[in-house]
Amino acid sequence: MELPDLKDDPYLKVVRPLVEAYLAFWRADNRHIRSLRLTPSQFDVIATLGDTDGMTCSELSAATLTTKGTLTGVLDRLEAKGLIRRDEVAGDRRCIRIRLTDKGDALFRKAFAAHIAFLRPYFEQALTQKEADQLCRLLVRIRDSFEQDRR
Amino acid sequence: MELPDLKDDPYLKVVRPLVEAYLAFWRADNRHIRSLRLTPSQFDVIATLGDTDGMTCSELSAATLTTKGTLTGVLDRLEAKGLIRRDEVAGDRRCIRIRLTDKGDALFRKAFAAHIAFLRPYFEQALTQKEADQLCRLLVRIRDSFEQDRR
DNA sequence: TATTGTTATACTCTATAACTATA
DNA sequence: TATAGTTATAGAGTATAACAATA
Repeated sequence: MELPDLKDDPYLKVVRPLVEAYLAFWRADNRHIRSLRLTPSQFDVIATLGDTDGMTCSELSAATLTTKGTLTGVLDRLEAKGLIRRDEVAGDRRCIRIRLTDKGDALFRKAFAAHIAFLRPYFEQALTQKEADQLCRLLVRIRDSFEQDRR
Repeated sequence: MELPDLKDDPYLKVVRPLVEAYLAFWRADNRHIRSLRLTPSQFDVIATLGDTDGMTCSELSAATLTTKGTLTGVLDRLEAKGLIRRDEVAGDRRCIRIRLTDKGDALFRKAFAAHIAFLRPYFEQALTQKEADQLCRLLVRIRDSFEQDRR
């Protein structure tokens, strides 16, 4: 017996296009991340810290959705590469503040600019500006529908 | 100097909603997968093998986008759980055919049904049927724009 | 020679729980 | 007692390259 196909469902037929569009995007993006000699987790930290004054481990852990224990290892590797540093926090000696080093900031900026130049043509070719607006609106609704449930 | 924000770009403002919508979906889906005592990679194999007559390692490797070496380990764990089996292929003794066992097939069916029941409300709440159609159409264009480039 | 799948190697991520040093 | 971050542990995924068996 064959199972019913998701694509025959008036709502769930969205699932496959959503997954495939994201994965197609992600694979391209991932090649770009790897070319910077970073893993996705490491890139996530760099991107999260970019244009901030730094964060504590707890904040970074919440922002990147990784546990503190996992984060320590990721930060160790980024520190070994000279991309982040751990500073003391005045007033609470339990905390540390994670910041991008100059080298880390340079990488962030270079990566961001390259990112834009790299991604733009794919979206430009796929959509009109009006369609891009439409797509944003619908995706945000999907996101909110799932997020709403996380409390 | 602050970098320009992606959300100010008429096309790239799609990136964040796409990522966030997918991740919100994925986190919910992942909780479901973990509740089946499977990892995402293992679930990917089960879902790929579902409703087929089995595949060789090469085929499965291509379909799941993992290298042969990685796949061997994933298959070892699924075999240890009794969810897949490795059969000989008549005519070419280099190949093996990976199939779901009865237990694996039962899990696939149970997971698929639960999947639908679990996901439906989120999409139903977020979109009208017409919007779902629209969204599919636009997502497929994004996908194709990235895929087209992979050759 | 080329292909199929496995093995060996080395690294990274992952969560959990125990631990330390502070507060 | 509670919090911040690290360490210890154990498992899983990942790619690469070398390998044995077969074609």
